[in-house]
This record gives sequence, structure tokens and C-alpha cells, in this order.
Amino acid sequence: MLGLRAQKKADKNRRILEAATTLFHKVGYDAARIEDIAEMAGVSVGTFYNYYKNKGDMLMATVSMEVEEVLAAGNGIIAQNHDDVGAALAELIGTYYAHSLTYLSKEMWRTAMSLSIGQPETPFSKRYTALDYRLSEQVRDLFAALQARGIIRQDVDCDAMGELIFNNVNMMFIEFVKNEDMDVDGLQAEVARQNAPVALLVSNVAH
Amino acid sequence: MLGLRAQKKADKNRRILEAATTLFHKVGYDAARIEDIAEMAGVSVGTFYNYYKNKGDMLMATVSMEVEEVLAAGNGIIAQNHDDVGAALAELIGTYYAHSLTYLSKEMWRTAMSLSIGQPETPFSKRYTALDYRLSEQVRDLFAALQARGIIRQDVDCDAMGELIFNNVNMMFIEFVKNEDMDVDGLQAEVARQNAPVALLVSNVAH
DNA sequence: AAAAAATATTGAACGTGTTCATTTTTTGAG
DNA sequence: CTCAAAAAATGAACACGTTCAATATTTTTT
Repeated sequence: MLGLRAQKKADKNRRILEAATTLFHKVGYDAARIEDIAEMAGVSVGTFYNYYKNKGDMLMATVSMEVEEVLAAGNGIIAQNHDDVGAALAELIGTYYAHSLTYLSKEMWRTAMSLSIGQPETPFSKRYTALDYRLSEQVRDLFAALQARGIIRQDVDCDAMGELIFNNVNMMFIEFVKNEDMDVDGLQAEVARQNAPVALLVSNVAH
Repeated sequence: MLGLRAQKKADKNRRILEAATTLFHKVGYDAARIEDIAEMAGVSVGTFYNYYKNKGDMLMATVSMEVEEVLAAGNGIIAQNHDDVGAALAELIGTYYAHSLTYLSKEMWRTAMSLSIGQPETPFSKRYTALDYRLSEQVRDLFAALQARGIIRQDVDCDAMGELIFNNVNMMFIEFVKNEDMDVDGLQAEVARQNAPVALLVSNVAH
């Protein structure tokens, strides 16, 4: 059984995370003041800092939850045994992008990415980077699965290819959140266009 | 002839930029206080803000100068009429990376990239994004030049391919500045490995 | 059960980026 | 040359993230 101290700790952790998520959504990251988050969670400002290293760390915690969901969805796609490289890629990447704005606004993504670059040593930044790595791994896994089933030529370096494709996906997502005018469909179309020549070249057919 | 007002303005602008660059290099971005920059430039804090929107904008100004230099160097590479896709790419990208740490530290790059994502509407962020676009364009130009000389297969979409390659270059650079343990050689090697399969596939030879 | 040790909470104080009402300087018209 | 209007400079005041010495609570020891 959990001691009183551990119990309270878990409860406060949950309340702070909840309050922060709510406020980030309602008023945005910048406008959500630590004082407000603390008050909504029923703790003092000092206590907030006992639970999270700083404000950015708090945001990264909420973002991480989102990425975990996307990862889970991605696993479902890979299991589908596609027989076309372009279509398989489009579906996996499409899932990433489609989920992206359900919980987080562009502003929140911008702030999160901005923080993960600006303060890479922070705990949740490291966690975010680790999640990013798993997404990249998922793309590589898809390539490997397609190659194993003979859809992709045997002489292609799937790891290199997967990293390349994923880094482009990631960079395009950054461009997307930087530009308020761009919508998800536009993003999907652009990336599909970029992937097309690669999909064609690696496919195991005469040309 | 410039009026007294415009003359003073240009002079102050130069002094502020100079002071900021010096301090960013000497003590890093975070530790360089606006008050110190203003004092070194011989103006008040308020005046600093008449010339630059905020501290980040100031950094972006110094970073932009650096990127301009890299762009110029890149143009020299394209003019060299390479006859191998992998080698040409390696040289162009190698130039980007090799120049990267001559004027700016990893910390400064992190901060700059962090800002360009976090505050995309700021004037110098826009300028930075524009410069990034020109770098991407340069890679596309290289591909187009190679294709025009028959080094690259005619059925390859060079624009799509160039964007893909450049976005990977960019993303890998972000990874590089996030990780203090990674050196330029390691970065070059990784990117070369990622580019290899693409270079092979697009090359105009039987395989 | 009392005392001591370990752990957690608190909020006032601090540092620094940013703003803005006031003052100073420059300009150009009369 | 004078003066009113425009432009620029100023620095004190403000906002907000963060720290930390003091206080309170929980656990462990005797």
C-alpha cells in the first residue's frame, strides 16, 4: 500500500498536469501563467516547481502523451501488409498528421518543438526526442516490412531510406506549424509529392 | 546625402549589432543581458527596442549574416560541374556543415532555430526562413544541373528529390546542434549514409 | 508517544525581458 | 532664426518565470 506521502504526491502531480493541459488549451502556452496553473491545481507556485523543472517541461509532458497515441496508431498501420510503397507511406504519415491537431494547437506544437531544440537537456525534452526516434523507427520498420515481402528492391538500404523519409516528414511538420495558413491536406499533398519519386525508385518493378 | 537623423540611425544600428554579436560570442545568448548589449552599444535599453523587436530578433540578425555566407559558398560548388551525384551532394552539404560552427556556437544555433519555430512571425525569423528556402533551392539547383548534364535519370522529379534531401540535411543539423557530443565529421558521415541509396537510385547508369 | 530526521510546501524576493509616458533631438516651414 | 510638429531616446515601472530560506508535514527511531 502507498504511504500517505506518495499518495498525495501522485494526486498533486495529476492535478497539476490537468490544470496545465486545460489552461494551455484555453488560453495558449504563453498566456497560461504558472501562478494560474498552480492556483487551479490547488498548490503553491513553489510546489509546481517541485514537480516540474520549469514551464516548458510541463508542456512537454502534455505533448508526450499525444505522441504516444500517434505511435500506437502507427503500429496498426504497419500490420496491414500493404502492397504499394507510396500508399503505405501515405497512410502511415497521414495518420501522424491527421492526429496531430486533435489535442495540440499549432502554437503548442511550435512551443514544444522550440523547447526541445532550445533546451535539449531538460527531462521532458529528452523524452520528446526519444519519442521522435520511435516514430522514425516506425517508418524504418514499415520499409523493412515492405522489403521483406518483396515490395521494395532488395538492394535498398531501408534504414537510411526510412530516416530520410522521416526527417522530411518531421521538417515538413515544422513548416506546417510555423505557417498558420497551411492546412493538414496541403501538408499531406506536399509530402506525398516529395515521397513519390522515392517510392517509385525503390519499388520492385521493371522501369 | 543622408540626413543627420538617418546617419545616426545607421550608426546605432551597426553599434548594437556589433555589441550583441560580441556578447553572444563571449558569454552566450542567455547570459548576454539587453542592458549589457545596450551599454556596450552606448544606447539605452529603450533604444535597443526601437531597433530590434526583441532579444531573439537580435540573434536572428547575426545568424542571418552567417547563412548568407554559406549560400555564397554553395553557389561556387554548383558551378563545378560534378559528374557523380553522391560526390556532388557530399561537397555541397559538406560546405554547409563545415561553415556552420565558424561564427556560431551550437548554443546560438539552437536558440536561433528554437526562435524561428517558436516565433515565426518575427521579422528576422521570416528572414531566416527565407534563407532556409534559398538553401533548399540550392540543393534543387544542383539536382537540376546534374540532370541537365545527364548524370541523373530524366524521369526523376528533381524538385521533390531536392526538397527531401535538403529537409533531411536540415533535420540532421538540428539533431547535431541538440547533441553536444556529435562532431561535424560524424554528422557528415551520417548524412552521406542517408543520401547514398538515393544517389545510387537516381544515377543514370544500368543497375 | 515523543523526538529526531527526512521530505514537502510555501510565498516573498529576485532577475531579466519588455513596455510606455516623458523628455530630448531633429527637421522643415514661415 | 524661431518654433511647432515629427521622430527618437530614455529609464523607471511592470510582468512573469524561477529560486530559496523558512515553515509545515510525514516518516522513522528510540
